[in-house]
Amino acid sequence: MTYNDASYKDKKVISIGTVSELTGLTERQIRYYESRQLIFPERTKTGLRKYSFQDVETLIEIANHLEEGVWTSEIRKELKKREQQLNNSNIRTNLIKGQINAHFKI
Amino acid sequence: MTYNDASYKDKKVISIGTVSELTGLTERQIRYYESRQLIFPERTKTGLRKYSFQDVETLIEIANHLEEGVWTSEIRKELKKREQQLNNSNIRTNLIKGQINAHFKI
DNA sequence: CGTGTAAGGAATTCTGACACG
DNA sequence: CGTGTAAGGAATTCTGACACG
Repeated sequence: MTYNDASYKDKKVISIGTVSELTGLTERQIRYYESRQLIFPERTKTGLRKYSFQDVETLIEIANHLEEGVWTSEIRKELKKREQQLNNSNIRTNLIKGQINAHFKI
Repeated sequence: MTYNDASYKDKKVISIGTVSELTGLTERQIRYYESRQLIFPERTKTGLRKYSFQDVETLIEIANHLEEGVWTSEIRKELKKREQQLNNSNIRTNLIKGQINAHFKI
């Protein structure tokens, strides 16, 4: 195993047209959510935006929240909170993985 | 968990320029290996090629083989063999996963 | 066999703005 | 606030071919 699968999820390689298809959102909407600091695509040297699968999932959640009438400012707060929880959870997950690997050595 | 991570690996969403960066191969080379039946990108309605992370990994292996002087026809045979083995291995892996899940129910 | 390149065209993406509300 | 659109330009990608060997 060269990579762990998580590296695929976070690698920014998808262009906006494909993200639009994957999420059902328009490019206009996707760019707007970036201006509202909800997602953070990378840029190629020439300025083209690149997104990750994680961004795609976040965008789908954003769309769901907006349909419920939640403001982007509120969504931003929740996404930040979630990211914090994720960090904590990963610490524990890695601990568990380490124990499992130590015992099984698959 | 909405998706399992494998779905990211096989989803064809990366355009050829990005694949070129990821692999260090020229677009010419990447298209040529397709003509030799070593990789199978999808196409958008308008004809643009889309690759998966799995394709990227395969391309890197192709490049390594070619450096060793192996012909594309030989590489094709090996890739087919490998795919067959992968199928068998997945059957067993899923069996094991099922057993683990049945006992731990994380 | 595997790869480079110039050629012309088609499809994608970018930004800033006007619009509605 | 969130989204649509027309506008003009820049960057990407495509195919078929000539070239070397």
